[in-house]
Amino acid sequence: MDILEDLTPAQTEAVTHIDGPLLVLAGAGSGKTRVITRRIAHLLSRGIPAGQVLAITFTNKAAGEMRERTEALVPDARPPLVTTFHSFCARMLRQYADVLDLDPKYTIYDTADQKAAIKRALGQLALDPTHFDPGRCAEFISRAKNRLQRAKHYAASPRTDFWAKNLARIYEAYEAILAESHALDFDDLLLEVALGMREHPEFRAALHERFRYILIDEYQDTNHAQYVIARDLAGERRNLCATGDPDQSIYGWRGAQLSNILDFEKDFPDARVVRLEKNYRSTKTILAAADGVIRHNRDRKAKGLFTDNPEGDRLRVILTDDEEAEARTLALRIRQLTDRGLAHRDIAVFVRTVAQTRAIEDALRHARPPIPYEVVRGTSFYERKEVRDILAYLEVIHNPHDEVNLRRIINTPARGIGEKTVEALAAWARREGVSLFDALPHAADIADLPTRGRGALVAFLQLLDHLMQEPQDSLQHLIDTVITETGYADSLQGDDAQERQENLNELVTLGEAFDRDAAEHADDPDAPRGLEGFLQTVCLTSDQDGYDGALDRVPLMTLHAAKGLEFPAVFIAGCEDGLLPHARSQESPSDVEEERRLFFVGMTRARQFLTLTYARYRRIRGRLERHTASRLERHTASPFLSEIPAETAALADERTGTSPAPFREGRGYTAPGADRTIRSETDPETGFAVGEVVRHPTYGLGRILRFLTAGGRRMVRVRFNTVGEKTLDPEFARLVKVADV
DNA sequence: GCAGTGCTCGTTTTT
DNA sequence: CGAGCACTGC
Repeated sequence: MDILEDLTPAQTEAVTHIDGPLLVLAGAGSGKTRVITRRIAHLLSRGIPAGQVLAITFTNKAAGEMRERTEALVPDARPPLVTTFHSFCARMLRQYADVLDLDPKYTIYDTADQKAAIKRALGQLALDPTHFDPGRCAEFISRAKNRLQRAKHYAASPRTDFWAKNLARIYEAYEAILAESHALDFDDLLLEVALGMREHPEFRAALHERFRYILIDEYQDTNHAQYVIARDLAGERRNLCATGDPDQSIYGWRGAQLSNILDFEKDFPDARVVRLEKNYRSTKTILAAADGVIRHNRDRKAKGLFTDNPEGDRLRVILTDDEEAEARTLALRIRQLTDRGLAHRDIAVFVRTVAQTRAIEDALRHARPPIPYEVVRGTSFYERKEVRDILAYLEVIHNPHDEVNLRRIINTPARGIGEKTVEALAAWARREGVSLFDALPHAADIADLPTRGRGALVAFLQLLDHLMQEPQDSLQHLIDTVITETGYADSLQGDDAQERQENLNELVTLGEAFDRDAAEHADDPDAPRGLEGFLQTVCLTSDQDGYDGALDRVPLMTLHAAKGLEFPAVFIAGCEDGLLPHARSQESPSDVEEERRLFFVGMTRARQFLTLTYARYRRIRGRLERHTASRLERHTASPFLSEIPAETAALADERTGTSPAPFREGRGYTAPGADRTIRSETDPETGFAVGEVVRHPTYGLGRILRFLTAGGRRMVRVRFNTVGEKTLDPEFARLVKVADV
């Protein structure tokens, strides 16, 4: 097939661009993936060796899809490397481990491992984990790593407040644990590549030699580390093609920097910029409604989205009494659509928070006949305890220095090695300067070890030795052996034993599939294989096969999970103030803008039908609450609803069957261009205002959330960067206002 | 060392 | 309201 067939002039321009920086601003539904895959095909057709092309995406799913589509376009050519940022880095770190002074057998720590390591760091520093929430510490460390600040680095810059100082210590202790464990966390994968390129010219040169054409998808969601990698990988050749849409940046809370895409032209002044503004997905009405909303954002690049698609129906905006009524309405409306011939898989329901799914699930189940549905991205398979336990064994077999996983399995299943025993062993290991694993053979020599524990340790070591002798070429065999020989299978009991056993069987099946895959790609040196390949694949996969629409069920998912998908009919539930935008985002205008983008992403997933629902009352934390912002007494609607152009939507009050009062124009949360603090009335008793930044001598910086009166005293609720929320009496707590930072 | 029972805490989560 | 987790008693 001709690579340039059926392309618009803009698409052709992007596809045929070869050398130099290129920015593709691709509006929702504008055929972005098509452009990227065609461009790769075009590069190859121009004689550029596939090995010189590197395409980076954010999810495995996107990478897989892109790989497939590319291969279909150029069936004979060797496919280029199409992968995620993290997989790419993990691979480079292994391949160039010697240059970078890393153990190529390093273990990748995910967020749960990270938390465990931080808990241990806190223990070593004798800091109270209730005071220093491990999750929050992890967030901080992650932020620092995204900024490419190593622990030393971070500790070196002067810190004034108590929390920042301690965080620096925690970060250092955490890093030490990772180093001893020969482990890298997700952020390290990026940081080590980014800094490795700076610190090791040899590494940089090797990468430049290898990768000469770089494509980065979803560029609006890159964080600083990823930005540096992209930029430095392109190097002096500057063959960097970034694609993305600033209006779909929804991961700012995870460190993504919208500025990376907005400033691309500053970084590369000679960049070619191509705008894909023709939408192939939605009706004119849906597009107009979505555009009406997103144009209220200030931090963006204006776009002129258009479509040749038909006008289509107006959006339906439905007000119900409470979340149960809302859910019943959803069920009813879904049924109406299926009666009109739509398949269940064609109809999606989006929510802002996972907690919202419960009521909806109930209603779909209780509909007569029930409506088949599927919650996309429920608890991931890999987060199940039993699965993690077995994987921990595999990690230790692969890298016995890995202390977090070793501690996880040392007494799982229970074999009489309690905390006392482990701590005595760890203390000895520390004194001798060896790893916990290397201390195991000395169990017999350690005096202060409980006698009972001593024998158990010897047996445990024998077990590990035995497992390490097992052949590692068949994962099916290895996983199966671990499950049985450790006694794990036998230890399962209770009402969930069967379910757990099934999950373990599933894990064996996964191993089998992996073996098959490896055999199929036996001739590809880059294909993952063996225990190492398996572990890496598993670590960097959260929900590989998450949602593929294979089953005819209504997908139910968060707005975040909806990105990149499209459906003939879309419902967005819970369009209420406080939920969308979420209450927690309402302190800062830029967070509200991100919420608006989230809403925009949801709206633009719809091809033909878009329905938005909201409720007067909603059970929140078990309490029935009315979502009222005092400024909007008339109803609880999301301010974003009032941004939808009136002519594109039909409003209905489900209870009365009448149309509720139309949303007042201009009463949204942020008027176009407005950059004001929301709800900034000063509290007369305390002199503080919601949203103000304050400093506390112990807790550091925080933001005023609200005021309350307790025990006759006027208190302030403050959210601190480090410790989370606290209620304080400003009379006693020495809170100082600081300039907004 | 382990199983039960209170207690807390509750946005989103590509890797 | 309900999940997850720390703490307590056996």
